[in-house]
Order: sequence, then structure tokens, then C-alpha cells
Amino acid sequence: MADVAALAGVSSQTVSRVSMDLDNVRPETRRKVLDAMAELGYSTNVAARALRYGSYGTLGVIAHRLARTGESRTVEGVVEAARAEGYTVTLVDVESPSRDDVTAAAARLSHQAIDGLVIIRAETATPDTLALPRRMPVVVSDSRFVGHHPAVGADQLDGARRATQHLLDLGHRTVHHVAGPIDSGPAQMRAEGWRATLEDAGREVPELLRGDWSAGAGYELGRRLAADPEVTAVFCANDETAAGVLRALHEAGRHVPGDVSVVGFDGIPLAEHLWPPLTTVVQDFSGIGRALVDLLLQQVRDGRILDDVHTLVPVELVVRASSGPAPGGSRPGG
Amino acid sequence: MADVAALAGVSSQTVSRVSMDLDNVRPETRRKVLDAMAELGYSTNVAARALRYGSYGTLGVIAHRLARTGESRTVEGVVEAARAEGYTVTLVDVESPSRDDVTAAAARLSHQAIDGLVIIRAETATPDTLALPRRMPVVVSDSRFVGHHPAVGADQLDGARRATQHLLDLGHRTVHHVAGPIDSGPAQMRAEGWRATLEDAGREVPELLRGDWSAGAGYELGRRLAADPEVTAVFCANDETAAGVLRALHEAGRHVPGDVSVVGFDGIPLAEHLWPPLTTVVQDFSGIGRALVDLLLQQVRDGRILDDVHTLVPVELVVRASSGPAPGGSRPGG
DNA sequence: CGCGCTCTTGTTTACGTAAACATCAGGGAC
DNA sequence: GTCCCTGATGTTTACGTAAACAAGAGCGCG
Repeated sequence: MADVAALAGVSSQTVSRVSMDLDNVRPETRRKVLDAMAELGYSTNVAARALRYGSYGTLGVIAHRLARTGESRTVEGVVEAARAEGYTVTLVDVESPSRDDVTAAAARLSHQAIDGLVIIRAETATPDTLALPRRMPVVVSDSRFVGHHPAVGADQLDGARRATQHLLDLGHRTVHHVAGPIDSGPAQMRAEGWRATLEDAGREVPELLRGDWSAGAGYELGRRLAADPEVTAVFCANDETAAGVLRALHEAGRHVPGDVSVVGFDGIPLAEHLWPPLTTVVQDFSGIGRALVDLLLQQVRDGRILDDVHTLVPVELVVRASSGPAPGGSRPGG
Repeated sequence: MADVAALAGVSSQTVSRVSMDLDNVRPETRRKVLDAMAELGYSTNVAARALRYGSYGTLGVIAHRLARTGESRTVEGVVEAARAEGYTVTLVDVESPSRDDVTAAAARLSHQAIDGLVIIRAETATPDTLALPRRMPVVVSDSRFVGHHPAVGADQLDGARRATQHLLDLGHRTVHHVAGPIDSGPAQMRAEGWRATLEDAGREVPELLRGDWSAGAGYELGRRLAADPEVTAVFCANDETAAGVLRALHEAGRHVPGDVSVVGFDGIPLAEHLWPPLTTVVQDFSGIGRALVDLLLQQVRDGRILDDVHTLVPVELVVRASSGPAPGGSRPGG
């Protein structure tokens, strides 16, 4: 900046005024300064500006597996919402879902220049094990942090209930469930919604099959389901798992939805183009991202730390060809 | 820091020494300082440290649609590689692929605290329209920037050639292609590899079908392909497109691979669990991320700006059930 | 017993910016 | 013509950290 000032023959304060595009600077002076800036390839030093202002215009995000559907779409939603508010996003990926890793990630972030922190998936970490800088605004989309930090999440319970009820309404005697990993909050809630719906309807609750969100696990477990002629309806914890189940059913020669109906969760773009097109519970990821950023910026701007807010974002059941009437007396073989 | 120093009864410099965990500080003094830090919830101010050091420990990333396969997996690769080098990543999403948007993104990033910039997808922007701060180290994974900034990319041409050749080797007379959007460099190169392979083999080059990376476009174009009995082999610009084509073929009652073989590109995790499992060209996204970060950090650390490096990351053809022998005389109807 | 070395801690300074305050010139009102 | 007000620009200072330098204490060796 001093160089620019010298070249333009003005004081550094005038350069500052021009670069902020504020105040009153004579057009001629402004011109000289802009020319000098261009000539020297000057751009303002962010560190100094942040030091002066005490804020960075940046939000931190902790996610687990970035390339996974839910994560990447939530991150995208956060990035979009942050951009709309004039903030950029700094990303920290947690390699393995271990406590130490998340703590390390938070520590790394706390050494980064951020004004607030979005925890998209904290996995095994708990509110206590996260050693965050005091007064750091935080929001989470992980249900286990409800009551400790303000939380935003899709209405997992409602989605699972609607998916399960949809299958019951189609006449299926009961519904099997391929769940997500046991240490995932959303996976727990989806399983819970499934179980509660069956119990409310007075139906038998089949043994839960434990997956891990992956299509591979869906395929392996799907082979067991395909081998059981009693199975006519499967609710999967996410769409990838459902894809694996569909493949296993195809391989076993079981027709979908003639013999078995399948429902997924998440609403990935590919769901509509699986074979057959997948009935699924669609999450509004960009809505979640927006809600997260709103809640975080409220805290950042007011300097006030909220803790007991929990925003539920509604989900929507989209019915496609993968779910149909239970195989009845009219069509025993499909 | 001054508060900590006062509370601990030492100078701020001693606090600095403790927080850097360097130099020689008497254990007793260190203890006092650490206690004071804990009591006050102190953590070092990054802006000040960055101002002092002139670096931020952060890399910037410009991407287009974050949730799209290629983007999110490349970003994940970059984030992982950056973490391994002790850097975090600041993300800027470009809303629409317009020149202004990318320029605005770069401007926004240049006002952020970054040591270098990774352009994953610059879309319509050109090297000239990107008003980057002088001496900002840059790497790109966009082929149009080759010669201006060091570039890293999968060997698209080779991948497309191998996919096409694979189908010819199976006895197909020719291969149809559902391409990516016309303004995408990788889409161009995949189409080029396809065309060159057919020409080298002296085969007829069918009209190219213009998609947009989406499964929906694949589905629409796939319906046209399904209606044409001459079509026996389709090479799709990416796996999502291939999923749409598969669906269209299923709906039309054409068997895969009995009647028509389909090959994708990217190697998304779901490819293996589509029906039938998809033959595809697998890209090493984390390898690309690593190469990008390596190349960028070379420049960041040496303060030297490279411009004519172009790293090609090899791809791998993974053959699955979706591609098979051309329908011959032995099996006219599937 | 004193000199000098080492180990620990304190003081000064600079990083680049922008707010607060100071200064100066010009023009309008009386 | 003088005073005051306004608008443009310069000067001083502070943000929090860490390097460079300075200073003081303790100890060994001659």
C-alpha cells in the first residue's frame, strides 16, 4: 500500500479510501491511485484488514466424507448460502470418524481464520470433546448436538415414517429396513421412524439389517433379502444402499416392484434414473444449508451464542416405479 | 495475548514462546502461562500471525457445481492432499458458468486469505479474464488453461479411446456417443477420443448426441438411441448420463448388454451397482487432487510461478456387465 | 574471586490496514 | 472582507503476533 501511495503521490490513507471505494476522494486523485494500483498489481492484504476489523468473512465447515451425497450437497448448500451473505467457506475434512480426528479438525480450524463453525457431521465427537475457542459461534446438522449448539436437520423421523407408511399403504404386510451405520445420528433416526411406524400399525418388526450408507453394503444385504420370499418391501437408509438392494434383487430374478418394493432416502439426482426409478424421501439440502448459515450468522453478528434452537427442515416423499402394490393373490409369480 | 501475559505475570513475548511451543521456557513459567491461557480461553489470532508471516496456510478452490461427481471428488482429493501438507482449503462456488461469475469468484477469493488458488472448473472464463493478484500461484484442472497455468487432469483422451476401442473389440460395428456440454473441456476431449478411435478403425462416425452431464439428458437422448435398432454400443460422457441411457433402454425393452452395450466415464461408486453394473473409465480423483496440491505448493514455497506444466493422471477402464459382445447372428432377439 | 558463557525473560519493532483526529484550501453568507 | 463550514487529504495510532535485539541471572573455569 505504501508503494502505491508513493507512486500515486498521495498518502496511504488515501489509497485506503480508494480501495474501500468510500468517502470523498477527488476523481482525479482516485484515478491516479487506481492507475498506481494497476501498475503495481496491488490488492489489499486480507490479514491486515482482518486484524483491523476482527473478522474474516469466512465460515468454517467440518465434514466427514465430502464426496458422499448428503455431505457434498449440504456443503454445497452452505457454500451457496454463505456466498449470498458475502461469506466464503473454509473446509476441513475429517479423515476417519474418530473422536481425535474431529477434535484435531476443530483445532486446525480454530487456527484458521473463521468467524463461525458449521459442523456437518461430527461423527463420534461429542460437544465436550470439541475444544473450541471460547465464544466461537457454532451450528450443527448433527442431532446429537441438539441442546449444546443450535442444530438444523432434515426431519428424518418424519421421512422414515412416511416411507414406511407408504409401503404399508400399498398393502405390504411389513417392511424390512437396511439401516445406516450405528454411529450415525441420522441413521438412528431413520431406523427409529421405521420401527415406530410398524409398531403403531401393529405389524411385526423384522430384524434390522445394518449397512453403512454404501451401495456395496446394500448389495450384500440385498442378497439376503432377495433370498427370503417373505420380503416384499424394503426401506433403505439412503439411495445408494437402495441401488445396491435393487441390483441384488435383479440378480436374484426378483421383480421390482412386482415382487419387492424398494424405497430410498435422500433424493439423489440419480434416484430417478435407477432401474426402476426409485421412490425416495427427498431432502432439501440447500434449504438446510441456508438454515445453517442463517443461524450461524445470527450468532456471528450479534455476538450472542445460542444453544437451544433446533430447526427441522421438512422432507418430501417422491413416489416412483420402485414401489408398488404388495404381490397379492392375482399375481403370484410376477 | 496481553491479558494472558498480565494474568501469568510474564511478558507477551513469553506467551508467544509458549504458544509456539518453541525456545526455552522454564517449565514453571510455561505452566503459569498455560493456566492463564486456559482460564481466559485464549487462542492465537490468526490474522495477526498471518500478517506477521505473510502466509495463511490456506488454499483457495474455485469449483462450479460442487455436488456434481467430478467436482466433489476432485475437491475432496484437493482437501485431503492439502490437509496432508498442513493446509486447509477455502471454497468458492461459481453459480452459473458465466465469465463474470468466475471473475467475481476470483475477486472474492483474492480478498480472502489464501496462499494459492486451485481452479477446478473455470467454465467460460479464460486466463485473461481472470483478474488475479499478481504473483498468485495458480493451478488448474481445466484443459483450456494449459500454457497459462500449470494444469493437472485425467487423461480424458486415453480414457475415451480405451472405452471406444473396448466396444469395437467386442465386435460392435460402430459406437454412439452421448457427449457432455459443448462448453466443457473434458467433454470435448472425450468426444474427440471417441471420434478419433472410430476414424482410426475406419468406422462410420454416428452423429454425436449432445448431453449436459445429467442423467436426465442421458435418459432423453437414450430414448432416441433405444428407438434405433442399428444402435448396439453407446459410450457416455459420464456415469450419470449412462444411468439415464440405461433407464431408457430398459423402458424400451432393449436388453443390456444383449442388445446394446453401454460404457460410462468417471467411475462413480454407484456405477458398480447400476443395473446392469456399468463398465466405465475410472478416474483417480484423489490422485488428481494430490497432483494439483503438489504443483501449487511447489509454487507457493518457491515463490516461483510455473506456467507450462501439464500433468496427465492415468485412467483405468473397468469392465462390468453393461458391455458385452455385439448381437451377432446367433442371438437376433436377445 | 572475577570473567564470560548460557539460559531465560523482557523490550522494541514491523507486518498492512483503517479509524480517529488533524490540517488545509476553497466557497458562501453576512 | 472575514468567518465559518465543508470537502479533500495527511498524520497518528492500534489491531495481535513474533523476530531481533537487549538484559539479567546463574554457573563453571581459570
